[in-house]
Amino acid sequence: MTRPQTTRRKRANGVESRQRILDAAVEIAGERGYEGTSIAAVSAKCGLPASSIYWHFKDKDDLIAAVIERSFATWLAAVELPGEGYGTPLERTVAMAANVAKSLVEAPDFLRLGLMLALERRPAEPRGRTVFLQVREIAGRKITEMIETLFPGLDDAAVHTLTTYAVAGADGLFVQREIHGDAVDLPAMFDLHARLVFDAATGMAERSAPRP
Amino acid sequence: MTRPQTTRRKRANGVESRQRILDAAVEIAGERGYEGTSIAAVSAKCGLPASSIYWHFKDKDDLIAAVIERSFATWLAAVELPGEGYGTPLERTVAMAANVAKSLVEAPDFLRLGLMLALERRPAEPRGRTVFLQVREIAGRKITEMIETLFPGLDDAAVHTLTTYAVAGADGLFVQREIHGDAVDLPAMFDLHARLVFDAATGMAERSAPRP
Amino acid sequence: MTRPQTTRRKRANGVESRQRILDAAVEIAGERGYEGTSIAAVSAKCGLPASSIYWHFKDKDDLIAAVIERSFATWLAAVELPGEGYGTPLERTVAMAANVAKSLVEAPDFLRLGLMLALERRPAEPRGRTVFLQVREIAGRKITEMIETLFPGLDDAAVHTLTTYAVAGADGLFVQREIHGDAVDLPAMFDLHARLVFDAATGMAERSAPRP
Amino acid sequence: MTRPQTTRRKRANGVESRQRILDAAVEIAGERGYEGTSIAAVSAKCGLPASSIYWHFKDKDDLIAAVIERSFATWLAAVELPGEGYGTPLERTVAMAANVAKSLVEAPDFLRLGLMLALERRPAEPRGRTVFLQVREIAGRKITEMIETLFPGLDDAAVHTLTTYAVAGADGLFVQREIHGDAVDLPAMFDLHARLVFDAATGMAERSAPRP
DNA sequence: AATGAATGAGGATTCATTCAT
DNA sequence: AATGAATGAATCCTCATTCAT
Repeated sequence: MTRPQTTRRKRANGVESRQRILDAAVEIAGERGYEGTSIAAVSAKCGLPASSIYWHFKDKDDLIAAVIERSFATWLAAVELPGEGYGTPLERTVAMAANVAKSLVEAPDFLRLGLMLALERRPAEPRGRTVFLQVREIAGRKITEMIETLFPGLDDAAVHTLTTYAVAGADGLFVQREIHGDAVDLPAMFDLHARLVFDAATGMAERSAPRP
Repeated sequence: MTRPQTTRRKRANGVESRQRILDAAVEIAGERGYEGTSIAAVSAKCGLPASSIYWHFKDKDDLIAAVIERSFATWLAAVELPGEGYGTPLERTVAMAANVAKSLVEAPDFLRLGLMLALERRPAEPRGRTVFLQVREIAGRKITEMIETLFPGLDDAAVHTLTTYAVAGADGLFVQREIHGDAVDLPAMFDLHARLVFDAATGMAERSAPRP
Repeated sequence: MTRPQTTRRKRANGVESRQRILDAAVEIAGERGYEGTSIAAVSAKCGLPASSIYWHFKDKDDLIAAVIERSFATWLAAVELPGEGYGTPLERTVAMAANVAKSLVEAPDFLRLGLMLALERRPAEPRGRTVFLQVREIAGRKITEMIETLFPGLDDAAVHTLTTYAVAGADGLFVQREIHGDAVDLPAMFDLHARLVFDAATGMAERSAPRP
Repeated sequence: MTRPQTTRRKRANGVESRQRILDAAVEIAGERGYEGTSIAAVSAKCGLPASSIYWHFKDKDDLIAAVIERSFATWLAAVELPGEGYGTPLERTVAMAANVAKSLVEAPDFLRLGLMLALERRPAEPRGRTVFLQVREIAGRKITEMIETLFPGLDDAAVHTLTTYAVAGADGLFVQREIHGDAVDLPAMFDLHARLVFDAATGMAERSAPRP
């Protein structure tokens, strides 16, 4: 059972190195944001020299964008949208909120870094910001679809309002949790949020299509 | 024969210089966050040499903290809480939300910079972050008091939950507005938010002290 | 006779520092060209830290341009055009050539660096190159004027041809001297050059305005 | 049943790769000089990875030297010295100058890069510079021989002076052309140059061997 | 109250080169 | 014959800060 362990360490293995760099970068960027993330710090944390980082990523911008992409994928996996067809509308709404709450506790890097990037308003927008807004847009569309499925009677404006409010609540609760730590019971808060959005949707639906 | 014209231009006037520095600093820090704000950039924008900034502020940390303080004051003035005693509870809730929405559109720097600072997780926490969390705490207490006044029957946990949710909604809606610009009708969204919080409070109050 | 030698060294004196930097930069840039001139090398040679160089010059481009400007001034002083009104035309031509030859032996940095820059063809042309071509243009105009004064009968094309040839000879002889060192007797070669240009001019003048 | 189509593309063919590298390198080095030529840039332009360049050339120095050698060969082919035995001395002189002028317009890389290298004065002289000076020396000898053939009466000093002046004129006119582009009519200028050198030679010959 | 000049540490990025495959 | 990956030294330049005036 001889394994060709001749892989003398330190020589070649692009894929693994790329991961190591990204691992280090998520951690640092998730804590310090774009400007706070120095290539030297990433290099120190992942063990590869700074110049090696530039073999794998064109520049810092490219690295951060890759960080966003990968941490979004990680987060998406954590949300693991379950079978979408069972339960009452309220149950399904609440179940989804629970998933999101759990995913944000488990994989907060994506949203923390993303929000930091989103809040910046610098002339030369970092590509990471663009990427974040794009994937966020995708997530937003999912919510829109869900609302349209659960409340078919709603007009577009109402759907848009509810989507915006749903996302805003998630962002805001995440921020509260980041600030106050465990003092914020994220699952409970998301449960409340889900119910309020549900009530609001129900109310809007009734008003726009009143029963005879 | 007093010669007041000897005020040879540029000689003295600390107060004005301090303001000019802060003006420049709010703008830059509001766009780029803590790390993204360089003394050189502030110097370039306000016209005073970097060394002059250090005459007015101990260090960068001190400057950013001052920025937070002043932009908080600006924002507070924009909220201009009106007489608190009139109208129905719902009217008062909605009125307050309208005020906050307006203030966030008019003076967004405080919250934008503050949230950026709040999201960061760096070893040596900048004083600006502490200051932001403190003034935010004060604002949070105001909300707590308002809720307690309007819904005397609520227990502490419910009040805390509602406060958290109210603040989270404000933060989240602000973020949405920062991201999507005028596509987000902040006053309308805050109105919805106020009503939902109000409904939630009413519901909690009924449950904890049911009428016979 | 106490001198206020309190000038504790190392503290302030912009003008002198600027000169020291330029002194170092001429030397290095004159030897190694634009790319070969590293800020670190200039810093080492002049004793000031690299960051101080950036106090005096915006960037490397700016430094090299200043080097060209100053070394041109130095060279111009070395040419010390003498009273222009005496002697026969040939004597004046030859005297001028002697001056130029002497100046190029004494202050070769200007032309050496300048030619290196001039030969480069990079997309983003360094400002130093532009400056060199401008001052060179000025020098060229002087020669044109001199030719027009000495040979009033020549048409514009002839004057232009002669100017080009005169300058080309100077450049080429300088290059030969740079390559072969003292094996090239620059004054003698410039003397020959002057006579040949003079003969050429005379020939052209006769042809264009033949005596009956 | 030989399968020559197995030449699976990209496998083997050192000669072509070498040419591609040299093609890229001449272009870049001719534009930016020694220091300005980075292996990465050559790699990008020729499509081969940097490490492949090191398979064909020992190091950067070796590459640049090869560039000089090849571009000299190219230039030499462009000069295509014609049968040396016909015509009057002046005709032959003028014909040669015309050839050189044409070759410098068609293949300017050799001289442009060569002059850049020649002007540099760095401690560790690049091999490319040495190579350039050597091939230039050969070209110089050709001119010396030609002068000796056409003007057998001249002493060594005169021949040396004329050779130096002839080469200097060529260099200088080339530089003028590089700077001013098509505004310089290189063939015409070389024609003038040839005639002036010829006149000078004639004059020197008469003086050293006066007719009885 | 203000500022010109200086400075060391650190920023991102590119360099020429090597080596295992 | 070729190349993906790695690497340390060097690149230009900016940083926050200090200090004599």
